[in-house]
Amino acid sequence: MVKIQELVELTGTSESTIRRDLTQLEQGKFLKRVHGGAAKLQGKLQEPSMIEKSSKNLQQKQRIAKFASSLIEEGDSIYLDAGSTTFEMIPFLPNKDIVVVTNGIMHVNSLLEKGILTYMIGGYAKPKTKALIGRGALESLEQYYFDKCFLGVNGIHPEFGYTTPDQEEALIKQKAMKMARESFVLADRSKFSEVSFAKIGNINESMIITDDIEDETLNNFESKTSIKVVTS
Amino acid sequence: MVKIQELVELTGTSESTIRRDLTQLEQGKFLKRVHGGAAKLQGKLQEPSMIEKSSKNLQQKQRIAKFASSLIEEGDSIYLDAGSTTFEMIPFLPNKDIVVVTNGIMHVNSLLEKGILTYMIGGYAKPKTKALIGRGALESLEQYYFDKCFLGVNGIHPEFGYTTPDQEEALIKQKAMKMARESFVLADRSKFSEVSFAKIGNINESMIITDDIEDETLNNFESKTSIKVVTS
DNA sequence: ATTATATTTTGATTGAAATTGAAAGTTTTT
DNA sequence: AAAAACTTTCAATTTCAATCAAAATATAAT
Repeated sequence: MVKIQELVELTGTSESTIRRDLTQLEQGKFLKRVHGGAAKLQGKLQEPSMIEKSSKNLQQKQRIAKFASSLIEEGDSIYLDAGSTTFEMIPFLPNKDIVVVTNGIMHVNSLLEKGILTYMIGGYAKPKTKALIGRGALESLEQYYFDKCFLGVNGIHPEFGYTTPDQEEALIKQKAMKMARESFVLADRSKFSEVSFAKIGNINESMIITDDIEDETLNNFESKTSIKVVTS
Repeated sequence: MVKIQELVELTGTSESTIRRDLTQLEQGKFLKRVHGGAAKLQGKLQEPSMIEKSSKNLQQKQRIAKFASSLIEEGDSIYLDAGSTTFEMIPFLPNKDIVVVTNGIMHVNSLLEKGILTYMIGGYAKPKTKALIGRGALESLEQYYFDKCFLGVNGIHPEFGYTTPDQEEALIKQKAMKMARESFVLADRSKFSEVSFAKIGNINESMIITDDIEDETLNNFESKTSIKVVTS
C-alpha cells in the first residue's frame, strides 16, 4: 500500500492530482482506495473479501437487513444469498415457521444457532466470499422453490441491471431469482450506478432495499423498479 | 488469543486504536473480546455436542486422524464425512494437490483456512451433528467420485457391520462409500462390537482405522476386513 | 500559421468526516 | 484495596470530497 503523501513527494505534484488519479485508477479496478492512500487488489477482479465487507457500513447494513427480514411471513421458504448484508438479516429473522436455503458458509452456523430450519446448496467453496458456487450449486438450487429471495450485489445500474464481479456467483444469484416468486436486492448507496463484471439480471427483476439514497438517483430507478428506502 | 498490550507494542499505535479495531472486528464476528485482549471465535461456533465429543478421547482421535491423513496421496479426491474424528484430520492433511468434498459444516472453514480445494454437498443442515443430509445431499453426492472416503460411525460389529443412529446420515455415508474406490472408517475402541440403529454397510466394505483395541476383538474382525491399529 | 475560443487538467482552499491519542471515570480482576 | 483493563468523552490531527480559478492543452476560425 502507498500513502498519498508519499506519492506527493515522489511525483512532486499536488495532493489533489494524486487523489484524482487514484480514484480514476480505482474505477478502472487497478487498485483500491483506503483511508490515507491506496492498496493493491487481491485478484484480477476487485472483490472485497468477507472480512473487509463485514466491518464496513455495519449500521446501514443492519438497518437494511432488519427491514428485509420484516418482509418474511409465516410459512415462507426463503433463499438467503451469501454476503455480509444478508448475513445481518439472520438476527432479525422471525421465529416463525420458515425454511431458509443458503449458499453462504458463514450463514449456516448462525441460522442453526437461531433454531431455523436450514438447507444448504452444494458446490465449490469459494474461499474469498465463503460462498458455494459452480455446477453443484446450480443443480442443487433447482431442487427448491422460494417464496422470497434475498440477494446482495455489487452494482446496480438503471440500464445494465444488477452485476457482481464473479461470473459463477452471478449464475447462482440469477438462478435463485428464477426459482423465487419475489426477489429483493439489498444494497447500500455505494452500489448504485455501479457496474461490475458479470450480469445477474435486469433492474426490473427485483425490488431494491436500500437505506439512504440521493433523490436524483432515486428518480432514475423509480420508474424502472420498486425501491424501498429504509429510514429509521 | 492476543493481549492488547502485545498489539500496542507490535503495531506502535495507541491502546485506544487497538481497542476500537478489536470491537469492530468483534462486530463483524471475527473474534471475541475477552478481558485483556481478544480470542478466536471458533469456540463459540462449535456447538456443545460437538465440543463434548471433541474433548472426549481427543488424543486418540488425533492419533487416528493423523494416520488416516497419511494415506492421502498427491492428486487424490477425498470425501470427508462430518464428525469429530474426521474433523481432526484437517490439520494433518497434506498440502498437496488434493480435492476434498465434505458434508461437515464445521469442516469447511477449517479446510478453506488450510487452503484446500473444497466442495460441499448440499442438503438439510442437521443442527445436532452439523452435517448435511437428506435428499439434496444424496443427489449432490452423485456428482462426485472419490479416491478415498473417510467416515465416522457409531457402531462396528463383525456381523451387523457399520451402524449409526440416524437413518438419513446412514444413507449419506452409504452413498459416499459407493462413490469411493477405497473407504476408511475411523473409530476409537468404544465403537467396537456396538450396534446402532441404521446400517451403513457390511464390515468388509471398508478398512478400519483405530488406535487401541483388545486382542480378542481384533481377532473377531481381522478375518473379515483389514484393520490398521495405530500405535504411537 | 496565428489568433481566439473551448475543453481539460491542475493546484489551492475550504469545511466536513474520519482517525487518533489522551484523559477522566467506571468496572473487573487479583 | 490496589492494579489492571475497560468505556466514554473530547480535542487535535489527518484525510476527504467539493469547489473554483489558473494553467495547460486541444479545437476552431481567420
